[in-house]
Amino acid sequence: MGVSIKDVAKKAGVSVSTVSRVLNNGKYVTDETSEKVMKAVKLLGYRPNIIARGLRTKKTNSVGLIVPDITNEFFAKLAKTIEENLNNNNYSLLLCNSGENEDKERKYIKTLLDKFVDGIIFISSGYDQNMHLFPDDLPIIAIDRKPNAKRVNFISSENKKGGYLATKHLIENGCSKILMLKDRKAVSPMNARLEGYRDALREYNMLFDEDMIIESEVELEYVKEKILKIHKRLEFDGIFAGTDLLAIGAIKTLLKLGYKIPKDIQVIGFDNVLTSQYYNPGLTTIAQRLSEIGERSASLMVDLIENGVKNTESKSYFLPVELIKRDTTR
Amino acid sequence: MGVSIKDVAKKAGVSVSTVSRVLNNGKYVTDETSEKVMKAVKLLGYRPNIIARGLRTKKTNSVGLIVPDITNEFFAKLAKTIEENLNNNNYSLLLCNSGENEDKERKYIKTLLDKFVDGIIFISSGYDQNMHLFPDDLPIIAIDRKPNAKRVNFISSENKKGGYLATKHLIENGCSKILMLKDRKAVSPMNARLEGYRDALREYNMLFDEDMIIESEVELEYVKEKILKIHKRLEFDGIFAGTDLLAIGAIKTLLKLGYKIPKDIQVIGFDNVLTSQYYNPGLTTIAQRLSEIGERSASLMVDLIENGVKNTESKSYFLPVELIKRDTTR
DNA sequence: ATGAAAGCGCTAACAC
DNA sequence: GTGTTAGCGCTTTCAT
Repeated sequence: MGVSIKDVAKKAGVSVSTVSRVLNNGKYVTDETSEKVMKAVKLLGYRPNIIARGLRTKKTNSVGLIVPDITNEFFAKLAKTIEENLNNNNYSLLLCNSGENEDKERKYIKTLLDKFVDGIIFISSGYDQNMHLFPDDLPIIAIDRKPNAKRVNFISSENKKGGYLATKHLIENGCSKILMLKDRKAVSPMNARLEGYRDALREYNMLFDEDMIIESEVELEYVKEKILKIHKRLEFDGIFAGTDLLAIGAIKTLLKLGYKIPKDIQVIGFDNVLTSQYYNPGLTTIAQRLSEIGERSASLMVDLIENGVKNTESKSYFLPVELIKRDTTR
Repeated sequence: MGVSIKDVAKKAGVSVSTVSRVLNNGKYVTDETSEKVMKAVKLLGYRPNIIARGLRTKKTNSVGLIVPDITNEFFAKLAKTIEENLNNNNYSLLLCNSGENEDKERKYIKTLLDKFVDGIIFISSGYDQNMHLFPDDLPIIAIDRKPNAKRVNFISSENKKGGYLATKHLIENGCSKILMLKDRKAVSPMNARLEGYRDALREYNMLFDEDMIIESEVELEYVKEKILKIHKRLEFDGIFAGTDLLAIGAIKTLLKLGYKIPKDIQVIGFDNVLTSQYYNPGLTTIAQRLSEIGERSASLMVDLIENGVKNTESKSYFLPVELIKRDTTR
């Protein structure tokens, strides 16, 4: 291979341990020898072998990120900031796309452990089955979807408040029959949003009607079908969609049916994806502070790795959400 | 740490080298001893230490992926299929987000080399400055943006043909003054699309007019401004946008100006991003076979790693594109 | 077919 | 302050 620490030692006329010292902390070394060493390093173009170092130190300077679907704009943005921030702290990111599949998820966790990552940032596919795979002494951070099973650090948005704000917005704009459109997944953020919806109804003394909660796949066709059915059976003048894509699917269908938006029906989404901005009409929505979630996750991870993990005192953070008013509400 | 090969050897009553043999190829070992070893492995829950193995073998079973922006749906889809396919072949993916930044790109390449990845899949930020950093004996695959500087394996779509198909489609639908809207980047796929545009004009004996080539940032606001200016100065009845987002920005503005689409002006995009499907009206566009590009890249990479690299005979693949007709063309 | 032993490149006691 | 040395856990000659 290339040049090793031995070569540097020889060139500098010192021992390997001295070289190692210089490179790692620089403590207990004269400035003089230190200089000699650095000169040799530069001269030979020496770069430490990270693998060998890892074998000794049990540290790889890499962290694993497990996402359900990197194609989902939400997770992509998260991945991006996490990667950036980790990288600034000299950590690499191993990306794992679980595809919302528990078996794959399990396999990935094992692979990451085999690779001796220094920590794992975990966006669960929604179930807790795999939580027990994480060793107690490995830094773990869960994002977005809270696992129940085990105590882990958890970072997310104020989803409940988001649902509340969205619903309140509709109510204050005159809606009295509000549909809540949710996806099929039994996953914590969506449930929190639903709770927020109920909270708002309660606050305004409107009664909660189970029938107004509509479940659908996120696919355009599914939403379309759902709305087609619903609009015959139910009367409504507002929709709170748990996801922008759900909202847009609904709007697309509603427009075709001849409804005016926001005149006849007002719609609000969740997530503020790019499409919600580009869409026609622009979608009113609840935005999460994704880059903050990402930053916070990365810095917490670095902290856990470098300043010790105390799984006994795991933390939860809930970052603020914000209503973005566009053209689908009055 | 955990259980090592020594423990297994002891448990099975054989030497470590025998255990190693059993685990790696199984050659030169009796079925009997092999069985003993496997039993011990299972009993102890032994998992080989990949780091230690890597130190010896110089193989890490990981490949680096450098993308300009994982937030871009195009790259995200690519990353997803690449990751999936690599994973099926027992390789992990190190994700690097270069942010279209050459310095970061360089830093990432160095980091990946330091980490001894077995190969690098590279979506360049458009410049060739960093190509020389790749060692000659490391498997390299460039995707989407072709580097000139050096001979590397290259996988992409038939961008030129895409531009041709798009323009031809407009022409055959009656357009006679076609704007080409492109981004600011001096990057190969966009230029190929432009070439295709010229080819189509030539074929139909329409003259190419430099003024009809409009450059803009991809941001909604920029596009809007551009279109606002253009529409006073120029007459046009068709737009070929080099990117869906560019197309949608244009449409949004045109609609506000009172034009009917596709009646007054027809528009076609490129990439078939999700938004183009959700958008209102649905955007006619040219689709690339992203998953095929991803698959091909991954399998080529595995092939290069496992069956030897011959950088002397690097390959180029250009995958087919397809016109998807929606509502912005007649 | 199996074992002993060297060594991948590094860090960290431990001596001095 | 600096050098010597023993490993980290594995693969791979080289004997036998």
